Amino acid sequence: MATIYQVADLAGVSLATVSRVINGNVKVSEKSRAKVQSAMKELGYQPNIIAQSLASNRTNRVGVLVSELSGPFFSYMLAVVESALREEGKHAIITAGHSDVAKEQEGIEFLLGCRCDALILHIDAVSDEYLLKLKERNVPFSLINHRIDEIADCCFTVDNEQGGYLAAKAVIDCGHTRIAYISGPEFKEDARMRLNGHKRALAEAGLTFDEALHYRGNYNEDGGKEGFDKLSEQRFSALVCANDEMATGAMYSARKHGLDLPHDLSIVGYDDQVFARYTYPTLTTIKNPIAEMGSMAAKWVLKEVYNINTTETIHNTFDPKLIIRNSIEENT
Amino acid sequence: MATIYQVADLAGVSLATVSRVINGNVKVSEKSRAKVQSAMKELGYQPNIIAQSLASNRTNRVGVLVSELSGPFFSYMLAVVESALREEGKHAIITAGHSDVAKEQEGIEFLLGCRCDALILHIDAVSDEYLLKLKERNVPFSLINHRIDEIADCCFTVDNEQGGYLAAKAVIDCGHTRIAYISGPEFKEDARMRLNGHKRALAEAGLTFDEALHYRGNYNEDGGKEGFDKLSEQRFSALVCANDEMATGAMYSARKHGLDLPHDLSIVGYDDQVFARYTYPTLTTIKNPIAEMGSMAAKWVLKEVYNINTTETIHNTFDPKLIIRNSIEENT
DNA sequence: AACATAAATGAAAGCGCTTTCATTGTTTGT
DNA sequence: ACAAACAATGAAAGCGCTTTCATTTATGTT
Repeated sequence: MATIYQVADLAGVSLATVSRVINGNVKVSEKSRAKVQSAMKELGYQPNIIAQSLASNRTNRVGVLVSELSGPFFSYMLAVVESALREEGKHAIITAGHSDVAKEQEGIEFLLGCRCDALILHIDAVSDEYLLKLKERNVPFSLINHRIDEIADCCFTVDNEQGGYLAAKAVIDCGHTRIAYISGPEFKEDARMRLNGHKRALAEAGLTFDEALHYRGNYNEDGGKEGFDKLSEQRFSALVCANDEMATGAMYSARKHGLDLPHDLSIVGYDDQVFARYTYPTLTTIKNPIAEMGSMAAKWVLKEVYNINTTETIHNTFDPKLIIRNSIEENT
Repeated sequence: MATIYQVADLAGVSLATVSRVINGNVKVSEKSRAKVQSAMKELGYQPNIIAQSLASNRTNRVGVLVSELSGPFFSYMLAVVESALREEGKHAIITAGHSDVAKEQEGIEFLLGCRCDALILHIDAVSDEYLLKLKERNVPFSLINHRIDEIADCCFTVDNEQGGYLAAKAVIDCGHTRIAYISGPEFKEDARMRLNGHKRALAEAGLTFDEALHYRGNYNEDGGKEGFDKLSEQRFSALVCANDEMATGAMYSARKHGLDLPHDLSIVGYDDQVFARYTYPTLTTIKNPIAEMGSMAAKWVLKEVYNINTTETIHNTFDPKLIIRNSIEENT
């Protein structure tokens, strides 16, 4: 593997000049540039990015932490982030936080240990104080799905309250009045917000939120199953679930109870996971603009850390969108 | 950030000794070790891995290329690979190949440019010659889902032929004799193998493979829809699809044609994607041991490149497994 | 043509480590 | 008690680059 010395030799210039050509940020005469470039080509020279990193104190690595590497939600975001970074020659180092305080912190320290220039974090468990301290340590990072007021400019969130509102509104608009709700775990911010939005939609329609029609789920399929089983003692014509997994679980139980879907029961999910298009009936749900958020988080890093400007302006809040499929029907 | 010099100073030893303590591969007296360790702790010292990489010519990076970052299949594999690597302090750098020759090669060159010590590749398009040349360039890599005889020891594959066989066998065992097949794109090795296995199962059961009952799909949902539409002119009681997406597409069309699933038509998929548990009826399918393959590919790298031995023995071929759900029924 | 100024270049230090090789200190055998 | 053998250590070179600062070369002005 050729080094910069050999290039300098062959081109008949000093290393400094070669380095300038490589980095292109300082003026070099046309003549020198041409000599260097042809020498580089002749030797098949490729800069050693490790040496570059050491000398420049810049690794061009961006650490990405998500809750889980698997699962459609995060993998899609990863895909977007990675390609945005790669486009600018940055490398994504990824790891998972598993929604656990210790593991998330460990993951962050791991990425820091990798000497990442910046981080892109999708955290569930770590405290705001920890993150604020991280900022104070001068670690640049952007935050997906969580907002901290003190550092709002690097937080990219979706309006979960609005999403919850839209989901409830979808069945309200179909004339449903007895609406059950299966919520997500309360320690998750998004779960709380979705529930708030749900309540707002009910209130707006003059409906009261009935705790008897509320089941606290766990975001998993079995939570949906159990939720429906519990709720089935009550009477309701529509069921809103705080995510798609629970919605499919509820569908499963509903069918077991002999209900004809969607005729006997309208169901709404949340997240628009891939499988929402494959359930029967296909699932009406709320879509998060994951791609946009991931891409924006990456752009923030590119801009703030690497001074790479895009034409696009950075914005921090994203709107969820209702995706209407066949799992809801007019109330008869 | 403390450097090795400061540690050496504080501990009253030379850098060489500190370095030896860090790496632990050379004898250091207990006394020195203790002094160094307490100095490291006092300073909160963390080795600069970039400098380590430069000096040792070892980056502890492993490049991972998969077809797509998104999608359940690959993301699950990524998760397994990443955690196996991280456990040994290696960093996964990931990128996508998008099933395209140029992009796959570009991805590989990108990872090489990152000075990865080794690669883990899940390729679709790149030629065997290219990969063999890569081996000759002394780039250590392991290959998932593709076998090249010359370098079989680093190839980790699942027996797709056997999987195709199992899928067909599942409906044959239910007494079906008129069995349609929607295959994957022929340029994909796994698609060809699955079809071969399908034919073997038919032959074994004394059934002839009827081209009129064969549709060449594209591994996408719409391929399944179109496939069923085309095939519906024929008479058959079971339909085997070369992947789950096409199976759900076919289900959709079948229902449109007024069929009652699974009573009127048994359907089998392939891959056991997450959504297979969510379709209605839930999908009988073939599960690939993705996790095992990913983990084994990572272990191979760990062993061959980093001399980290596991108790586990390396094996290269993995068996698919039939997952029986509700989409197939006895032929009546 | 002579000077002032600006542009281009090179020498050399430094980034934070690993590793070789020579040296010192410590055992062991006789 | 002394040489031989070995274990532990340190000095210093080197990994391949970036970047500062001093120097050289080119350009413009009178």
